[in-house]
Amino acid sequence: MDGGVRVRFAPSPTGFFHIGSARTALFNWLYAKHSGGKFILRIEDTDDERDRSEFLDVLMRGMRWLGIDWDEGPTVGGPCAPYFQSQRKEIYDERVEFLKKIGRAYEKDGAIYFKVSGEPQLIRDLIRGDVVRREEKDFVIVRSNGKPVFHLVNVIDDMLMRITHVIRGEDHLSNTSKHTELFGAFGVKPPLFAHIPLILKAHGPGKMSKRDSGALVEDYERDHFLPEAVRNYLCLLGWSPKEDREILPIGEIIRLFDIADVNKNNARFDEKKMAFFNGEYLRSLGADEFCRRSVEILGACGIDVAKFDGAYVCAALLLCQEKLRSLSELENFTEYFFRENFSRDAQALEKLRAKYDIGARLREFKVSFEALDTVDEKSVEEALRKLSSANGIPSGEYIHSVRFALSGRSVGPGFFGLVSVLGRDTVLARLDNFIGAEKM
RNA sequence: GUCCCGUUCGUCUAGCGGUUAGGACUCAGGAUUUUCAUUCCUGCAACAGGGGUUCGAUUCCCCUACGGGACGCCA
Repeated sequence: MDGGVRVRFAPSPTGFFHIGSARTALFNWLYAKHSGGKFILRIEDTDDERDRSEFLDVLMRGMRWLGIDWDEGPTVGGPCAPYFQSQRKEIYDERVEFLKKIGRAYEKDGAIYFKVSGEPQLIRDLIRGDVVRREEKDFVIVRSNGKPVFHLVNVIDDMLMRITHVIRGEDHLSNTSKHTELFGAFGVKPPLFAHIPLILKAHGPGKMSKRDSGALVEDYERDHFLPEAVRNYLCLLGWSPKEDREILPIGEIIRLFDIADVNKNNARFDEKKMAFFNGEYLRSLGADEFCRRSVEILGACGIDVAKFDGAYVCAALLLCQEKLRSLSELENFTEYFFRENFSRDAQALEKLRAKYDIGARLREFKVSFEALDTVDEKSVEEALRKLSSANGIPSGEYIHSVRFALSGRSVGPGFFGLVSVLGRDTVLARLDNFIGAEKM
């Protein structure tokens, strides 16, 4: 605690990691990184009706997935431990006693109330400017069951953890006058505030809720989004690097980010643009990195690529990289490289049959393919072009017919690459297989 | 109802008194391609309304409308 910037993300573990919370965490993290300060994770588990320990895992997993690490908090500790409010009861009790002693707290109906000063509160907000609000009613700080309330613990912890900037959702702006009252009663200057705009649902009224599609961080992980892409998109909801830039590495974002530049108005979440970002990141992934992530995902789909030659696996995957819009398509896009009983698109086959004599094209292709010494991309293409002009049949007719026999699909990676990666034996076997089945 | 915050293409945004109001996503058309995807062109599309201030307002002020949020012994 050296006088530098100290920010915190203080979620209540609910079992979901909402995309809006993630962005709040992200903005705090960015600001800490930008200013060389500390980012603290504090768990506000004061509501025991809702809080469960396993819910914490969802939260921490989501944060780690997005690459948002914390300097102090659960699992890493820190000078202000404990970082769970459920473990700080003595601290709160002591402060409540203090408030009672100075005449700012009193009991009523078994609960403890804070006595407001009634003076207008000045909220210094880096995003909204100065906001003035007045609290008129005393409010509960300790419930009749002895549990402290959010407003109280929030302020005490921010004070004790020497938080310099409170960056949180705008839904808290109206509460902030309660908090400044409390800071005042403790004789402490409130931190600077920064109330960031809310994320509204894509369609219809109100803010995004956990039931809206695309609202949960864990859904993106499940659907194999690239976390860098999600993070980059989130940065742009309420903030802009300007100069018409959108996709930029996190280091650059950290350098450019400043909390005072955050927009005032709410943003609507756009899944289409999110998907676009994901595609951009996917295509720009280096070969090694792309293969590494792909192998992992395929493994989860029950495709163990370890039994194949490493070069083959990589070649097959890379063939598909430029075609993928999302890694969630990976299994369907690549399975025929790794499974003999790959699925076949019956509808696509019907369409091809209606246009082409598939059997004849396959037999003709097979003859010329068998005559090939090598099956690299170039020689396959040459052979096919020759075949096409010799028989006066468009090359597409061969390509589409053979593609289906080899992959069970009408779309996929470049045809010549596909043939050369699968290799002579597999190509021949699948051609025979298909021709045989057609005869029956 | 009371209080607080906001308002540039459908969406995310740039703009901070004088601009043909820029970019991105989406959508539409075209080029390339064996398919799909990519890539590349082109196009559609915005300053909520009304008053001020000013030589001049998208930019500053006020009002209205609309949107959002808060008004719990939830956080």
